Amino acid sequence: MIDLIFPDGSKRQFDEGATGRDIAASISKSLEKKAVLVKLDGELLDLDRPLRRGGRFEILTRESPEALETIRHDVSHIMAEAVQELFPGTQVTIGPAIEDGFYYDFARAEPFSLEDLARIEQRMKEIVDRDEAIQREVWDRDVAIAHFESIGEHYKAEIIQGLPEGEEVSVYRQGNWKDLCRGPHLPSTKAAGKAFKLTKLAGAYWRGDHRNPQLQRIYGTAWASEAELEAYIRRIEEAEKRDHRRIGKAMDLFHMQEEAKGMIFWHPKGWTLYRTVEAYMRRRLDDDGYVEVKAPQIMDRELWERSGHWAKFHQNMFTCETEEGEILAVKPMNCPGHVQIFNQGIKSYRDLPLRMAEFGACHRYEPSGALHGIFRVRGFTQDDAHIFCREDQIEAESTKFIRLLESVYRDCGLELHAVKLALRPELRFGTDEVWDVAEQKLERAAKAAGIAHVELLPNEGAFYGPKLEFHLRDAIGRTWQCGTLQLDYVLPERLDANYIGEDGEKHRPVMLHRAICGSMERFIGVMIESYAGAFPLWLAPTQVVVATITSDADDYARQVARELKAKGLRVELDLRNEKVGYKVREHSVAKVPVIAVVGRREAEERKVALRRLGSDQQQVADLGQVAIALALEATPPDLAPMAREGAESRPAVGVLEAG
RNA sequence: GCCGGAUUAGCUCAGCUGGUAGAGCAGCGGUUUUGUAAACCGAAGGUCACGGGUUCGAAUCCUGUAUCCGGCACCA
Repeated sequence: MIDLIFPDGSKRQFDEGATGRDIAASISKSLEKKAVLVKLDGELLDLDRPLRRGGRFEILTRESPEALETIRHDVSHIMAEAVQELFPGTQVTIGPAIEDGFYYDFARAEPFSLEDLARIEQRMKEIVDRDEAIQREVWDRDVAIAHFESIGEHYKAEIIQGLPEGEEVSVYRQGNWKDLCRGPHLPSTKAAGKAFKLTKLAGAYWRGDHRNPQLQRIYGTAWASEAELEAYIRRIEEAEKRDHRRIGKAMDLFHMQEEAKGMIFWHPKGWTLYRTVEAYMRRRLDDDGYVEVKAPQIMDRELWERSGHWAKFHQNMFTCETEEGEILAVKPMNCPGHVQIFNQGIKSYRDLPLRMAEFGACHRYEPSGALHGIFRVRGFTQDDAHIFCREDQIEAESTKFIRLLESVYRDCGLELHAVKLALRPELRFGTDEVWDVAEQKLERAAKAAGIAHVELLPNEGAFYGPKLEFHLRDAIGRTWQCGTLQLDYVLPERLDANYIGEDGEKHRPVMLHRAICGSMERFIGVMIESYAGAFPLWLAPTQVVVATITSDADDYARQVARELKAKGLRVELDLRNEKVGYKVREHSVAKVPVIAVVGRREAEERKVALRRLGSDQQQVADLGQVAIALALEATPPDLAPMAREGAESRPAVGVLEAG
């Protein structure tokens, strides 16, 4: 007998080997009908899987959130069945559920076309209608390998060979089709439903390794209901409108062109945004005890050989050669330059921690396929800094940095999506003992700073040390590493950095490489998508447009603009001979946060009619008050508390509410 | 770099199976002085990404290249 504890706390006994279906049936007929999966001690199992042990037990229906991942996994199998029916000779490999959907990788000489996707989708719906029972079987490993080899499924055979000894080889059968799979699955293809859609066709390397053959990956999305599928499609369509490339063009922020692939031409408005963010970052660094430097853009190859970057990255570096035959490299990163500055003169332990920052313009010859809008470019600027410190200062510095990073993201309206710890790669400098310590220290620092979850990424660290990665998301949910904190014992050694300790002896400092934005370009791109171009006042390239109704108000409008500019606001004047409705529309489309409309009435009363982006209300107020209130509102968040204190000493001004 | 797709006016996009390119918006010239998300009229605007080929004839078919987009790989 086994003891099952139900969600309501009740406990019942069943025969060992009873299935979820049996148990559901013992409760009610309707539950038996609706049940599709069970959960035992947190593990999802097939409805018809005989239970061998007791525990916390739950019967799941199709509608329960936990079933969704299984629905997606089922749909990926249904797709594989459809593909093999339609395209005999295609080999299956793996097909997991992923966020919002699933994919399956196929090996087939002929490429699939977009037209094929429609046919596959059609066939999938037929398979759902066939209501094929999905049944789990456990096979002998050698029999399974021989079987899959015999039917030409070499990838599957390879997967089974790679399964750990002692792991059951389970094969799921649906109709005449079967696939090696760990499961679980719903009881039949009908249970998967038809709320799915094939979305993308892509190449993907077998086992994620570019030295392996490339497979064809078909992506799809799947949901529990048509309504959810529709909602998802609409959500993606809306999200695509926030794409920074689209907004960048529409708002005239920047452009890119063939003659400078992967590099950005910042237009006046985009550059204003850039400078606003840079100025903010500079103040934050200054407040946090950093000093700012500027190192050369181009340095001798020899320096990069010493640092170790040449050996690993020279193919990704831009180089140039002088008449005399020197080979120079355009800097792909800032650390060697900073170590040169550190090495000038003699440093004392009293100088540490030394936090050396640079808005460092870097160039990397990134693979063509890696380029992506302004997120991944070949010319970019890091908000880089290197903290030279003693070993016992690492944790405090790390925690301090993480706090700063979180505060910056908060000010910029961004949500930190994930923190990952990239561990030692295969090709690396430094001993295992040093790596053990470094990895532990970073993980502890993240914990100490209150990061609840740190995802471990084996093999993904830098060659000189492990790194904490701080990821943000773009409009459609892709994640991008922005912040980073890297602990480095190696470069100080290779570039011979040292300081004089309390004992009068030379010591090696430790280096923390760190960035908050990562690349200013990427960070600004993420901000564009996060705000969909509708920036808060402090960030908006144009903060206020003063628009006239008739030319009678031109003089007064100029005066309004002058007065707002005098308060430090970025103001544009629109005196065109157009209807005010036209002007309002145009500036609204351009995402200008505040439109100050002036007509004859306002001119006579020395007032302005403010209209906020996204609101159809107007607010008429005295020019003087408006100027003070808008200036206060436009104060960057790091200066806002000071600005507010300053304002309190002035005559009270009504805070203007955002519409 | 690899796999797939796209590339037509400044922008967003039509252009069926080959017959010689079209709209809206923007811009330009006029008219209009206007009260909160598009006033009206007019003229103009194109080596259909670039190169080669098939054809009497190519935006359309084939082929090469470039860039971009979606993935994969890469990311100091």
